[in-house]
Amino acid sequence: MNEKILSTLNEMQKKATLDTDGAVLVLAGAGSGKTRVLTYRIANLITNHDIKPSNILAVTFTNKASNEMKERLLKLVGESVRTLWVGTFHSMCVKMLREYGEQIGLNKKFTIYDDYDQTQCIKKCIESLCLDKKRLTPKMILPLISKAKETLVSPEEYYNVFGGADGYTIEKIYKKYTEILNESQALDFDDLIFYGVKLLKTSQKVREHYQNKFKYIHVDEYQDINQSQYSLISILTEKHGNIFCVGDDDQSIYGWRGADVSIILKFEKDYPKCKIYKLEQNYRSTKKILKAAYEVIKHNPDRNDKIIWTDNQDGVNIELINAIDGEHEAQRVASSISAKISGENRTYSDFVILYRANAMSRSFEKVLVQNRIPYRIVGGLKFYDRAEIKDIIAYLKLLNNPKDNVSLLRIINTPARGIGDTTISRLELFADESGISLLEACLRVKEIDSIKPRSALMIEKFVALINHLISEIEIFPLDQLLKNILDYTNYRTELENERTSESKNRLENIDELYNVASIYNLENENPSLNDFLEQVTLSTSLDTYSNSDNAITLMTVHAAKGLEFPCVYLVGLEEGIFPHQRSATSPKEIEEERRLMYVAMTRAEEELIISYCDMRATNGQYLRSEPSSFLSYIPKDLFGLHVDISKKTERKSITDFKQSINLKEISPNSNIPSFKAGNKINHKVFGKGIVLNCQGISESEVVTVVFDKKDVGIKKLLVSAANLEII
DNA sequence: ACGCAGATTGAGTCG
DNA sequence: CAATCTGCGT
Repeated sequence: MNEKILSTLNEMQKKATLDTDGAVLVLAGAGSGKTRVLTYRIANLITNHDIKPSNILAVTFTNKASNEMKERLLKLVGESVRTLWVGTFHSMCVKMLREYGEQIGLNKKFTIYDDYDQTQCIKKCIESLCLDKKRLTPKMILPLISKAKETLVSPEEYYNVFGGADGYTIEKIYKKYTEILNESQALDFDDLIFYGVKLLKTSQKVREHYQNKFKYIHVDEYQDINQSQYSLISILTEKHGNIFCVGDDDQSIYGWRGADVSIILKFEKDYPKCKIYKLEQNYRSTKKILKAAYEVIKHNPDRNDKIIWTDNQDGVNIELINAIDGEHEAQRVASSISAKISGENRTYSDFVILYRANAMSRSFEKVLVQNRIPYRIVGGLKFYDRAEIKDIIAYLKLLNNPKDNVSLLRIINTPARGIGDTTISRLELFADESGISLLEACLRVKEIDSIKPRSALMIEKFVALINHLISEIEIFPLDQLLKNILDYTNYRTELENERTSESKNRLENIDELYNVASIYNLENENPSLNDFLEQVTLSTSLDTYSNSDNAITLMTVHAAKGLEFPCVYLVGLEEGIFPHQRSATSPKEIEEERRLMYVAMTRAEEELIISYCDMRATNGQYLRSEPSSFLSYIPKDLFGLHVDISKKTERKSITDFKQSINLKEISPNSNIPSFKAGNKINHKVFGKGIVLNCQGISESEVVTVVFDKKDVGIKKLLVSAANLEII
């Protein structure tokens, strides 16, 4: 940390970096170099102020961000940073709980339950409480329990705090759910923070230990913090009061996960002597991109206006692509990318395709494969969510924690070994009555009279298998253990016998998991099964993402936060998609969508291309779609157009806007005689509609039409018979 | 116990 | 459209 580094910073960045004591808040606009400030500040503490790395804590929201910070710090201050705590809230809490969790009655080797495990548990709760499973689904209950945990509300307090028509029922489920997790020695993601706070609140010894240890605390993305995370940080800061937070309220996009923007906004109240620095110079984007993004965000009514500016060039215009449907959109995006690669001397890794929801990746993936354009998808159908991977992981989880009932249920009959539903429910009943885990119940299967000898034998064989594998944990390295699981259970053989492309793919995934395990074994000094599982559940595919491969990146806007790309394709800009339908209920959520839009646009360094369709297939039906209302906030001259689009443009004038752009409609097949895709038509029975596709000529000409009336939907019509009129 | 087929229902974003 | 569920037949 020397003059040379400091000289690369602007005045504000320098001030923030060198401010070492007390509470500091850095309000940093998109692309203003906040991560640099954060890392330099830590480096400065260590090299110039003699602070031990072990006295520093840095919390981020993603593993990716923390890895990046670790790497940067390693370069700046060297090996000593290994003792510095850099991590996500979740990983940090796991660390504390593994160390001192016994103080609040947790087992050291607790299992972490992911979404799937949670869903299984809730189903169980609903069943055992004999509730209406049509009305109460895991999908609706889990967010409620999440919310309770995020706000540190215990099961006993649920009804008192939240009330609600179903409040009492939810409380019962929440209680039962907690019971099941306790029995399985498992914590869900929210529990990690919940119990982390509980630990610090309950044990004075532990609290003081960490308060003394963490003399300097840093929080990245402070705007995304929720109540429980806030409590955690507040407790840790109490003693020294040295807290350094970085954030941007315009980029708060995790409200749905309990993030509370008001926390960043009340920082001054929490720490009256705090200092606030604003970073307003953007180093990332062109003037045009920044201007467009600003015009969108500035219409958020609850926002501290701040000026963001840049010395960068004006740059090129923002491009707009209008497509007929999702497939066409993907084609046009792909050809646009190809054109830029050959014409503008770009490489694949310069591009990212951003979408609102993971499901949208499919159409792009398909077209990119067809055009042999290399790509990588970040997130989406996660590796660890695939059935075969989950199966193998479930075996590992059960071996690690024999009380893990969810994992046991998953694999007790996978592959099929003759243990059916009836046998399983008898086992569960016995386990419940005796207050033991399912595996213990299996062990004592002879005592369960209702289970027939034939089934009992199968269970005994299963128990023997699991026990044998457990005995191997200490003997074999992880990768060998994995191999043994696949061998002893015939899991691999069963797949090999299937000989379908599906099973081939699954085998490949299993090999991939095997590689992950081998690499883990090599890279860790004391590898353990417990630690491996922890890494697997806490990591996402986002973490392994690197833009070193020469490939296009596809991801959600959420996943793109903190990243930047020369060319950004922002796709699916339609009402109901972006902003998302489910956010339409409240203005608050719409504003979060707006911030999301802002985040998306500010990922772009040089070029921003926005696309939308006239029609989109959802839930198996093809429906008309309107351009996103967000588009109307972007000044038309940034598109290089000469039509005035005021921000208050209504639905109708957006259509005018579209026409004014005069986009060249590319029809998928050009040998169309009387109709072409995109034609608006009228049918005397079905009414108005749009032509999707045309095949054949004259007598055999067939058009596929989507009609405006929902109950009519899509029809294939013989032109010569249908008597269609172009309108 | 298991496999199949028809029916049903449901895709928002993350750790 | 797809994954998952239900119910039936073997």
